Amino acid sequence: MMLDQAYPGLFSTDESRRLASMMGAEATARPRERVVRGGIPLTTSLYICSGFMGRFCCDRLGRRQFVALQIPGDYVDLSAYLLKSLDHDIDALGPSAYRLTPHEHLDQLKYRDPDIYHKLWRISMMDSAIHRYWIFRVGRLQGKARLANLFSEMFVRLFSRGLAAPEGYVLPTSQADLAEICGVTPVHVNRLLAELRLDGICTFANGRLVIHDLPKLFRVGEHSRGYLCLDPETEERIAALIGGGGPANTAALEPPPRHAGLG
Amino acid sequence: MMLDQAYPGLFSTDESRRLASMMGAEATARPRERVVRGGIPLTTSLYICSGFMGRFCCDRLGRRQFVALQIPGDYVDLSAYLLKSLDHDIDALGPSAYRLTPHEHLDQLKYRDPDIYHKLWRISMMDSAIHRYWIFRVGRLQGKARLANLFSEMFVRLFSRGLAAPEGYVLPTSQADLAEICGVTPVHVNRLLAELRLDGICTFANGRLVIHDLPKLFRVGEHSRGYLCLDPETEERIAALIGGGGPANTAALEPPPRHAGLG
DNA sequence: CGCGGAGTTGAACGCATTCAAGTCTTGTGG
DNA sequence: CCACAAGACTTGAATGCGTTCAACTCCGCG
Repeated sequence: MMLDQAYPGLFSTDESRRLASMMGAEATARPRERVVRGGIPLTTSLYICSGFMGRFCCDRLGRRQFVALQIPGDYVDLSAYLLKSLDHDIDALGPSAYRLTPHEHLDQLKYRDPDIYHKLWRISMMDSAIHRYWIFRVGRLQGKARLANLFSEMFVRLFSRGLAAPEGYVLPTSQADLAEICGVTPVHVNRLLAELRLDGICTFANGRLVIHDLPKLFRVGEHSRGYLCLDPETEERIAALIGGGGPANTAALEPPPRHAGLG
Repeated sequence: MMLDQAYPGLFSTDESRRLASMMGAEATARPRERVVRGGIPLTTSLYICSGFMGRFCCDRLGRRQFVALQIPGDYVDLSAYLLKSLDHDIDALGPSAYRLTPHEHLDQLKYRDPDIYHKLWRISMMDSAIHRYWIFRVGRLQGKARLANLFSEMFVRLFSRGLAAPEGYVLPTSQADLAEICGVTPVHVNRLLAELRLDGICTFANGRLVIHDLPKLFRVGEHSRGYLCLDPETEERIAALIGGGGPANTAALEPPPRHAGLG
């Protein structure tokens, strides 16, 4: 997958080619392979050609918390270009292929092609928006909604790259991975998945989500896709698919008014 | 507060002045005032001169989940420059002062001063790292650790700007705000604060945290400050203060090995 | 004085965890 | 080809952390 395909309406074919020409040869990772280790100086940034990767932190007992799920077409660790190392690790989920861009090439863009540079900043901000929404998900939603919300997000992100159909999509995670993404225990994920199945919403098995009722999935997950920055065409196609499944934008949801405050 | 002060070692005095010259006049916000509304086209980005602000999303019942806490010296919504609107709202917590930078001025930097442009991208990535850590906090830590972890983070961030002492610092939030930050109920925050107090760790009251045992605070909060990108001098001062209170970097914590995986 | 928000405390409930035992599938070696 | 091991998944039962509902105190302010 090239960048113009991954971000329709953002990169031109020419820009996409230029960026691709800066990347090294395609490398592959096996399932569960550590792709980037945190805390180590980095001189390259990683672009996912195919496959899925997960970014995670660990608590003091070594239990993982995923902080991002990256899909084909994602520029995964642009933050490494800016911060020179990562504060977390990156693992491949299923078999993956990726290409590395040396930071010195990105530095050249800074002077020679400020507009592409700007767009790279932009996609890093799109990732940032996804991070924020993940905080909301694990902070405010409870079990079933968390899973449904995650499945909703992944549907939108994958669909916009032609990697999901209204009937379902491939998500190469185990139930234990889903638990580490949603901040619950594997046992509980198992029960929640059973509930979603019995509710006639979706069935997750063998690294594949089968969707039975897309609007209901979005409703139960309380998902608003505003943060995903869809191009207008994709936005329209998705709105048509999920109908009244969820508001396009969280901003529609107002917090209850409060008075006073701490002086 | 100017940018060279807020990010020691990053911006030169000259760069800081240039950025300040691009900002509009200082405006003020009262406690609980909405400063930026999500979903609306924006043409400026906000820099906090003094005071605290919170960024939050709402669930369908209008309950808030904070996704960031911004302190004096933060360039709050650079993401608005890239994405042209926010997916969330921003409220002042206590009384605040801020200045707005028109996006067209940032656009000029893109061509005329790529290095400053790069540094703005960098600080937006530092925010992104904080977002990731917040996912970890609400996803993996339980009540008491969540609060302690938050207090630890705020200590480091404020201390690095001269706004916190080892004895404590001002944090103009109510217990209800802390609840919306940590993803728990206000009642529970109250009980957790009591526990932290009885443990001899810290006392939070009247928008002020009094720290009784800084190393213990970091230990109980399982806080690793690696993600905060401290300049070497600050890093050293903080390391001296908290001693064995917590690892500098999460990368030291390894996930348990797993085999196989989903093909 | 009385109102309202913030904070405090108690008791009952419930979602999610934990521990445990089991099934199913897959890959490996005899 | 079958036996076995290992991991993923499933299910039950007990526990507990955090929620919910409720009542009450404290304090600043009009």
